[in-house]
Amino acid sequence: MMRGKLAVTIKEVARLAGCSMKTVSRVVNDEPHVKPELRERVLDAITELGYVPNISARQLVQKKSYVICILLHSSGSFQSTVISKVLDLGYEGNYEILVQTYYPSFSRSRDKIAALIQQKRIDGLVTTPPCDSDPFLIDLIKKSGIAHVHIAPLQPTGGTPYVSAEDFTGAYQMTEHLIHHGHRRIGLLMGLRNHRSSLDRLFGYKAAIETHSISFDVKYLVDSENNFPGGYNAARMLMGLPEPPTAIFALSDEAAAGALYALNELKIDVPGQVSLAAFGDITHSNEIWPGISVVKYPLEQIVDKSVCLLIELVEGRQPKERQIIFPTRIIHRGSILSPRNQIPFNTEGKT
Amino acid sequence: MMRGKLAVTIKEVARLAGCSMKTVSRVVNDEPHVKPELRERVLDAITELGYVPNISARQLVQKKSYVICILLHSSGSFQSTVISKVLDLGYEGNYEILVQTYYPSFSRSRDKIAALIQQKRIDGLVTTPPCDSDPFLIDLIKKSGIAHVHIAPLQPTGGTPYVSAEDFTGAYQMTEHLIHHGHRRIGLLMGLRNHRSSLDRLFGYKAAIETHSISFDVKYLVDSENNFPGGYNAARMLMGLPEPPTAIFALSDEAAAGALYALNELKIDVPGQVSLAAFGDITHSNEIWPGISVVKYPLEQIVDKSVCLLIELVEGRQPKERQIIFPTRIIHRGSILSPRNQIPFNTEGKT
DNA sequence: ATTAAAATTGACAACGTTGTCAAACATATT
DNA sequence: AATATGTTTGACAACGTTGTCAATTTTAAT
Repeated sequence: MMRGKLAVTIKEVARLAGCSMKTVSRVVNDEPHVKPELRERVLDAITELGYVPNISARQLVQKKSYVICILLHSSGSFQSTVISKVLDLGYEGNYEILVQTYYPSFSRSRDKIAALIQQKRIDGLVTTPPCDSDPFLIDLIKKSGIAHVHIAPLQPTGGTPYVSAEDFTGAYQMTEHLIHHGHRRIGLLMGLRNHRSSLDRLFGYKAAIETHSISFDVKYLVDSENNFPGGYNAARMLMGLPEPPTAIFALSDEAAAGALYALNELKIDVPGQVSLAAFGDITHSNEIWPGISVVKYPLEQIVDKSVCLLIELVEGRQPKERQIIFPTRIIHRGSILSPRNQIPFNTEGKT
Repeated sequence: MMRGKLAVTIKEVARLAGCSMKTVSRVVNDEPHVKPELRERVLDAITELGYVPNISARQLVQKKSYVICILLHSSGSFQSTVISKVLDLGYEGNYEILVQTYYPSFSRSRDKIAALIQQKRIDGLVTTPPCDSDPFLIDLIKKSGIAHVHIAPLQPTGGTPYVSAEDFTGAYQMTEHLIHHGHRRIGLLMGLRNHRSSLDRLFGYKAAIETHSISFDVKYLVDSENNFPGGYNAARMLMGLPEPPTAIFALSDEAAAGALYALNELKIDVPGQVSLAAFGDITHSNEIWPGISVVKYPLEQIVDKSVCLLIELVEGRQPKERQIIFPTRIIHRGSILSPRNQIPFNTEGKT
């Protein structure tokens, strides 16, 4: 097309600076072995001509794409957080970050990733749950020998580097916190069971319950989805029990938002009548419901670290740590009260 | 590194099939002028060797990256929708889609985009508001001659293709709809004024008001941000007026969600005491608040169309239409009632 | 002053593909 | 049968960069 202006190449810079192409290449790539004086002259020629290196040519000879990929499943608050963090990271370094959805066991999805890898369009990839639950994908990645980092993997990774957080401990501590306030009936809004994190959080809850000699009652465990309607329905269900819980612990903050909405609708005050706690990733949540005490899930740090780790691997360096687990911490915002102070409520007339 | 397996090249395929590299190239690219018999033989050789073309080499000779870029500003429901649509589109065609944030007037942001363009890492880009409000960027794109499509541009684009929606008409119709129900005091939760869409929606509202001889009252126009807290605050403000509106029209559904939350908190029933309408993009909203009547903003179609349009431009075809404006339509969900049926409320004791 | 070592520079090939153009072959037309 | 037309094929040169390795210059060591 009429792209008129033909690109300036390294050859023309070399001619203007009166040196070889290789020397220009050395200057561009900050390699040693160029005398300061000549380097200066080359730099001048570069600015004068407005030279910009052609990445395709570099890719061809170096067999590198300078693109890394992050695989996500569908959309949601988890994914949004990952994406916005990843987009911020896009400013750093020389790598472009390609965001790609991956639906386990969906053939077009598989073909797409296979093509990305085999065509050498990406140098490495980060997988997020539940993408890593697809053995086909894992196998494909392993066979290709491409750099790979897991985020919160479902299964043991067999030596592949991963980044995760202390889900068990976080859930344990929050549950214990509720127990210390005197709660005995604690409803748990459980996420999908094909996430390692969900399972670990459940185990943490159970462990805390049992440590404090409270018998585990399945009635208070609701398998909801990690989203608003999931939490909404689950909370209504829990509050409709003959002996409703005095506290609800939602394993995602979207579910917590749904639960809060349901409680509002039922005219049940938080924390006056029921305490509410959440396990959360989103940062803006405090704008929405200022009061929810939460186990902070360090998702942004996880994404950041996993991308850094991946780039280290891509560049052939030996990362110091290959398995990184970030701590979680509880943020107190006052949605938890002792049940003895809570005002009782009745739910007749509502389902 | 130990990437062992050296890639299969077109040369080896040619040798196995007993033909020239060029013929293999023709087969791979579905070009004509290859006899069926030979084509078959080449195809067999390709599968036998597991040949996959090297994109870098193709990029180099064709001076094309097969990557297109979409620029977004920050995050939010608009951006989430765009991203998830774009990720779905990633399955189609031969192009990879690079999502990039762009903060107008932020120098690192500018450098990044300039590098992407000059290094020929992208073949074209789609801009979303308010990215296109940065004259530097527009100038950069124009000078580079790279393919470009606007989404909902703030300014006239001077011939550059764009895709948008009938914001004016949508707002006009919804406002008229409210007026036909008998509303005279209609609160408007206005978005940021550096979006073309926000302005057009405001104009549509005003036009409808004036057409029906209602005098425009600035009291009922609240400059809120297009998000949950913005809508929350704005709604509380409106309902605190001496003569509160009988209907609220939120120009984004996040603001509408915030407004609804505020109304719930104030124990004001929707639509019993106040009608609520929204201008919206998100599709899942009906799960959250089944009842909000909404002007559907066809964002997914817009994104889809703009990417298709961009690819047409990149490939040098002449698109039939270069300015595309999608219609909006009203979805009735029952959050609107005539004010004469509305139960009055009082707000003392609350701010 | 001489030699050894190190730093600097450049010529040239390679990377894997596609574009160009001419050669070889097949078919249709006179 | 001879010519014109069209279809199929391949040789070879790009594309713009970096890696290799040898040539040259400079510096250090004797």
